[in-house]
Amino acid sequence: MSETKPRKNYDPTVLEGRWQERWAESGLYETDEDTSKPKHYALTMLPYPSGDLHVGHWYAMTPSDTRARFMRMNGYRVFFPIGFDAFGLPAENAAINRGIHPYKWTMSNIENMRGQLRQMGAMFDLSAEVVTCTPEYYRWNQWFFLKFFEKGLAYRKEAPVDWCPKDQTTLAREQVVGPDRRCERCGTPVIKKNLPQWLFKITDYADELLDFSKIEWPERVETLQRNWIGRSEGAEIEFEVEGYGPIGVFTTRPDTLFGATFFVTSPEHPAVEEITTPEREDEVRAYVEKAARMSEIDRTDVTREKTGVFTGAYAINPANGEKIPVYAADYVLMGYGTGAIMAVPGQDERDWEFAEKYDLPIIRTVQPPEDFEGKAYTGEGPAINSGFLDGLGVDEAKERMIGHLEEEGTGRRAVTYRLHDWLISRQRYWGTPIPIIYCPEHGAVPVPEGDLPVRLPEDAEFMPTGESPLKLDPDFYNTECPICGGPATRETDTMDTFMDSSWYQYRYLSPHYDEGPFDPARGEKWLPVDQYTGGIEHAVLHLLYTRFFTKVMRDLGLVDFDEPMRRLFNQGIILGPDGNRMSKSRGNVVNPQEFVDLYGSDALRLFLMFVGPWNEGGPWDSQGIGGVSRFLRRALSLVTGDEASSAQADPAELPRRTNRLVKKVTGDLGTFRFNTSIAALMEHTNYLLGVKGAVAGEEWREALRTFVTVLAPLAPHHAEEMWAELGEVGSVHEQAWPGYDEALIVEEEITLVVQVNGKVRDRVTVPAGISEEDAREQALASERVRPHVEGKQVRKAVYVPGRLVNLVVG
RNA sequence: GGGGGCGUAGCCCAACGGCAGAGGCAGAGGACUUAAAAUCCUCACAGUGUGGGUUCGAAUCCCACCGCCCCUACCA
Repeated sequence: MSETKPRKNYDPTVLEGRWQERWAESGLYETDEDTSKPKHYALTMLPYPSGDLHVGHWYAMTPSDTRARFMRMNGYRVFFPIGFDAFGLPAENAAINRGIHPYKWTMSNIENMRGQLRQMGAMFDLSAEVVTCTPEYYRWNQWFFLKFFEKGLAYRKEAPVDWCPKDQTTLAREQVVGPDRRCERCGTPVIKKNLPQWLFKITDYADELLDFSKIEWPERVETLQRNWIGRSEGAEIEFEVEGYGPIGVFTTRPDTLFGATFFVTSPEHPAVEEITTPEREDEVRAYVEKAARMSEIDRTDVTREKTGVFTGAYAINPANGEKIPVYAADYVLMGYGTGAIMAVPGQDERDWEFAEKYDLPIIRTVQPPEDFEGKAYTGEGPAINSGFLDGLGVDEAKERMIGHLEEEGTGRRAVTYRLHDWLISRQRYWGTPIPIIYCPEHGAVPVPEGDLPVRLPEDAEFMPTGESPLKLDPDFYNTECPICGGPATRETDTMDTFMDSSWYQYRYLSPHYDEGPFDPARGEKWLPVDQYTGGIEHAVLHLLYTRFFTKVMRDLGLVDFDEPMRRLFNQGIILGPDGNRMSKSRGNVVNPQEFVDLYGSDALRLFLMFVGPWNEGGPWDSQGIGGVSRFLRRALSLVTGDEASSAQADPAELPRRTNRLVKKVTGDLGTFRFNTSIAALMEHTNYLLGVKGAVAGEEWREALRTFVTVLAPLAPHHAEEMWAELGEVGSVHEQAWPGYDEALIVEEEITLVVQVNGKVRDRVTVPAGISEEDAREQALASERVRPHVEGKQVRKAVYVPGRLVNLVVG
């Protein structure tokens, strides 16, 4: 008859390929639209089509798939789509380096990855696929842009970009290399240049984005977003600068105004040039130029000694009328607050440091405690040297000062955010064209909705020539003004790719819908996303932008909820065998294909889930995958032969162990603890092999059915194979998740641990329902316990039901 | 500088405040084999980074320190 022991010709890739084919034929993973079931929208972050699925993709996607399968078996209709985040710089670089067109490069990568995704055997609904670089998709990026524009949420402003003066092009952050900031391509030192760019007013939603009450996201992500938004309350105060006019500063410490002994502007501050006195001009100009050349990293290196330059100008402290010198210094950033500060060395460490270096006066305005030994004092204390504030605590002094400033008209209460508006312009080819037309008459005119999409010309010359690629394409560039019909030109910037990923979860619902970004009827059925999974690295950009987008969509009447994803889980990172992050330069990159070919995709996915808790990541172990592969073969051997194994186990335990398994796996999959559910399945398999042949007929079959059912979300191909081997009809993936009977899990007899003063002295077997009194009696009766208690008084006996008795003696 | 995470067997990891071990890898012995691989069976191995504290009882809670990792950083 059939072979016992694992089949000699076990070939997981054949087995898996067969089921993948059948699943595709039967449409097993077409989305269940049965609205009598509760919905579950499961989403894993969409990959960039770099060419191949790497281990990181497997690590992100397969546990997410397991969880989606688990929900499906639990009676939910599940929508689990996948797509490609297909615009972006790598395609353009590949084009430049290898002369392949970005479209071709991207599409052939996608084709390749589609095959690999099929091989993964996940339950993705491939009919819902979205590719963001298709006009069908990016048309709606443009549509959103127009809506944002209408609402006043899109605006144009000069903003600095990294610019290579030789190539005459803007550079992305990663294209600026080395400590002296050179162009990656030609080695020319990069400069900052102001260009008009498009921005989205995400800051309008800053306060709402600080509200996380409607989502269950990891605390960590909330904290990161909160810090990123960086709301600070304080005041904006005007300082009159002699011969110039008022310059505003933002401060969180208006109470310390009397201690402002100098004034500092950022080197980029527009006032610097005007206020600088002729005799200081050379020095100031040199300083400003040097600051402009310095990288962000150097600028913000805290350990660096502070530098600055006196402009020759003076400002008037509005609190006391004192004349204070105005410096330009690069520790003040143009991008925060007003780009200028009042320096209060007595209460600010940075200002203290600067004051010491440039020998500027220091006045304490908060009385430090007597034992205070530091320099600047930032703590609580009564105000001193502060006129009408003297004696007040910090909070009250702040209030009083704000009131005073408002009365005088020299300042007001203000809130500042670290969060900036979202700069969406990119001076690149491979992205969504921004749908704006510049008319000499009418200025920036939005492309009429009916004219969308503004197509990205496919034959554009994208090689670096020193001009924005789209500018060189006359068919694209030259157009007519939608208002007057006169000659006009198109915007040649394209959009940030974060735009694509801000709303892709909506497009999945109806990827070919052409009357809106998504079909509202589909949205009604599926939105919002119930469970999102992805890496923590997207905590602040992508995950903030998509929240912003959803809020704007709500205000546009497109959706009726406030948050895009109810729950979020952040998986960790799968590391190389050496325990380091995988990277080409380290040479520790693992190619999943190699292991899929050898062990199959079930083994690979099981291994990745078995490594450790999903949120922690862990090192790759090429031998570890052999272990899970063995497990799969052993599991398979349960149904493919009838010889008993030589291991021995107690058949009477079968119902208890089966129920216990179901409970364990149910709980673990519900909470993303894949590693422990796999361990439980392994343990159970070992047990089943130990009783194989000793349990008869229907009881055995039933036990196997249950086992295979709970194995299914984790190892879908092997479970399906086993299901078929058992002679069951249909797919195991359509089975209902089994329940369990708590009563059957309870053991009849338990091992009661007997401790004396917390040390284990004996273990006795007792009936499970033993009373506290009996348990104590049993404990005292123990031969091994007696010597430790004899002659002493038992002061206390702690009883933990079903576990132990601890006798406290002394 | 700030925030977070993690330190348990040779390795990856389990353990509602209650017997430190569920599972796997590697290791040893045995079975099968002409032999090897594969497979099967069996076995051994740590007292939980260090030092305090709370508790009848601490890997688990609290404090400090050490080590590793991640994020963030002159935000006024």
